[in-house]
Amino acid sequence: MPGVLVIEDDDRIRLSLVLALEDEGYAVRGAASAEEGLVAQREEPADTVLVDLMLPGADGFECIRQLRREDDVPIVVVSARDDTHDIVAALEAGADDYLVKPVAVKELSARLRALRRRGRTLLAPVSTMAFGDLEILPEAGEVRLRGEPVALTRTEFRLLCELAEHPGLVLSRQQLLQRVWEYEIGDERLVDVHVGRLRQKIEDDSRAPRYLVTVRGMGYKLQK
Amino acid sequence: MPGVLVIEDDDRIRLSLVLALEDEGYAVRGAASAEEGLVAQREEPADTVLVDLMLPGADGFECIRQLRREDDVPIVVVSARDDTHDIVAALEAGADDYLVKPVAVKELSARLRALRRRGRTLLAPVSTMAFGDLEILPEAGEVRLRGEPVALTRTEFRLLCELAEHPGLVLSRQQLLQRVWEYEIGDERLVDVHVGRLRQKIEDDSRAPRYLVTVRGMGYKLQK
DNA sequence: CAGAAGTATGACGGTTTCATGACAAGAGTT
DNA sequence: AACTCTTGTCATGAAACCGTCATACTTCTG
Repeated sequence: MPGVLVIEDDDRIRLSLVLALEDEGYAVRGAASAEEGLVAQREEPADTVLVDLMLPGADGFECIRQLRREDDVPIVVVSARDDTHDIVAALEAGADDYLVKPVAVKELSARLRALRRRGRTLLAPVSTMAFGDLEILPEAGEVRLRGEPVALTRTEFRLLCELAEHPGLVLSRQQLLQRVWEYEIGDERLVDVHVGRLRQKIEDDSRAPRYLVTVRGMGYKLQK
Repeated sequence: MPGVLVIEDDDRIRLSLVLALEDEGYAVRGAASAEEGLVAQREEPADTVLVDLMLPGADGFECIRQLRREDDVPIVVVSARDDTHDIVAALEAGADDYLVKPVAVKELSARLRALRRRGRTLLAPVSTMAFGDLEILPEAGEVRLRGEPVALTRTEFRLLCELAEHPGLVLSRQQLLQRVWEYEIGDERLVDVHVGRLRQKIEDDSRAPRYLVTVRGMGYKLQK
């Protein structure tokens, strides 16, 4: 879950930011001062930091520089001052974005997403889905069992991905035929055969499947 | 020199933006429409693009989406409308920042620098890419295997770079044809042939490739 | 408990997908 | 102009894969 740290001294504003961002699905922590914020970030790094510019003690600029020195985390400034001079100074200090209060939560959230996206496209090229000891890397066309690569055929791979995209959900043979084979109609036994082959490769004991489970009369599902 | 592309239909505004940014030390080109901008970016990619939202013909959002589809270049929107709804829509479409006209040139410049910096810190290790004993130096146009230079043809080199830019990711023959050959359509076997030739040069045993791996039914990938 | 329905699995032939060597056309050099 | 290097096309053979079927096994139902 995306983690955000909010550094803001005004209790009311901080609380409202925290609540609003939680509503948007972020895991949020708050800090009431620059020092507190820096410590929090050191101990449990958030992947985005929101900073107010006017903080008691060490001012916001110093806080940004310090964060930047320790970490490469994206920093968004939220400030009441909408003065070009401040904006430039904050960005030069290392901030990635600057918003003027009052901020629209929707905009803030969209800007956080934009920042996160930019980071991700360059940083994390491969997404992973994990089911216990079973890892699935869709873009890499790779599957690993206890870290060891497993050689799957195209159909097996697609079947596994389809199931993995709906963890714990039962998919009927019909659904699988349509999504994996793009058949409108077809022999449902075909699915059985491929499930069987897949089990030989990813299950220790294909008689007692741990991941790829049969739900009699309904279909198959993939579980953790 | 950092290159910026300004897509803006109003001649006066475009010109003033171009001049102002040139003053700040950027190499700037202008485009008066979305279409012109897309073509310009295709032919000679700038490393940041500025887009006006209100363009004649294809609107700005569509332009952003198209840019994003073709390229990973940072996009900054400059618009007269300061409406949360527009801002969110632009960011969702793929923009990285959004500024409301009239823009302070100093702020614009600072934001461009911030964006560029974020790009670079994450993109930096591109200058030399390593896959085990295989080193790729894109700028130098050089490839080394265990320190020894390997002579590659232009096509082989481009193919290798394209794969190397997405380490571990499977690229389909279609994708490779488009990116390396700039063919929209073409015989996919062509890719096989060049992969084969590349393997002869960079693999010890081209029958059991260590780096340039075939993912049957999907494409090829380069792995560590 | 017997039959039915549903599921697992091994075997086999046809098809698809790949790797590779041969070759001719084009580009660039000497 | 002869030469070399590169590139795209084609043909061939080998390997991998897929779908079908028959059979065996399990679970449910009356």
